[in-house]
Amino acid sequence: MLITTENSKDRQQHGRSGPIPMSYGKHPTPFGEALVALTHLGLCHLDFFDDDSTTALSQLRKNWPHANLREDPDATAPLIPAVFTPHLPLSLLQPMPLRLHLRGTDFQLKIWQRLLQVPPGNLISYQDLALSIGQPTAARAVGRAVGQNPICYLIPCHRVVRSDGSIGGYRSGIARKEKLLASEIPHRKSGSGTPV
DNA sequence: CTTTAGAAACATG
DNA sequence: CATGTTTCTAAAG
Repeated sequence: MLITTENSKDRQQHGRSGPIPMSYGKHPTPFGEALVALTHLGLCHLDFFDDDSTTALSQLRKNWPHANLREDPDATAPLIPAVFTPHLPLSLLQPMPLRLHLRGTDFQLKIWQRLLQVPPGNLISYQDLALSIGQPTAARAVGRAVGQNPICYLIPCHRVVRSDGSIGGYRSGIARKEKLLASEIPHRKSGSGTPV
């Protein structure tokens, strides 16, 4: 998967090259409605919402202050199957490979990309995530960065839990986090016996 | 309008 | 209560 990243330095370099064209749309997913946004460089935003999309929309504007937003569900619709059914034959889903366009600080980008390596059914703690990027004392900072994940589900922030085994937080509702995790249970390798 | 400094906020341990 | 990073606010330049 090709990922284009944009950190604060790039932002400076790029300077004011004018507003970035961006299409967005609201679409149903297996886990509720989602707001999805796309630039010419790829999928840049995916966020669940419940009844009202206004909060989700303002979050999108906040993440991309100088984007020129235009509602265009036809442009974003194909992304839904691409994201939520990644195991189906590619030919049915993707004329082009799924690309991501991520914007964040270096730290955030590091966390998000590390998160992409956590497979379905797998869990990792905020602490271990911190360890895995070589910053053993940054667990809380990690929590913060994880919470700002711009592409829900695809970047599986729902697979991050507390060290003590409790579920931890989730931006769009603990209930949704539980639902997401439950849907992945079949993927887990469970030994034949006595879990508990 | 841009920069700076300091405080406050956090999906933790 | 310490932790690291980001965001918010106020004040200058």
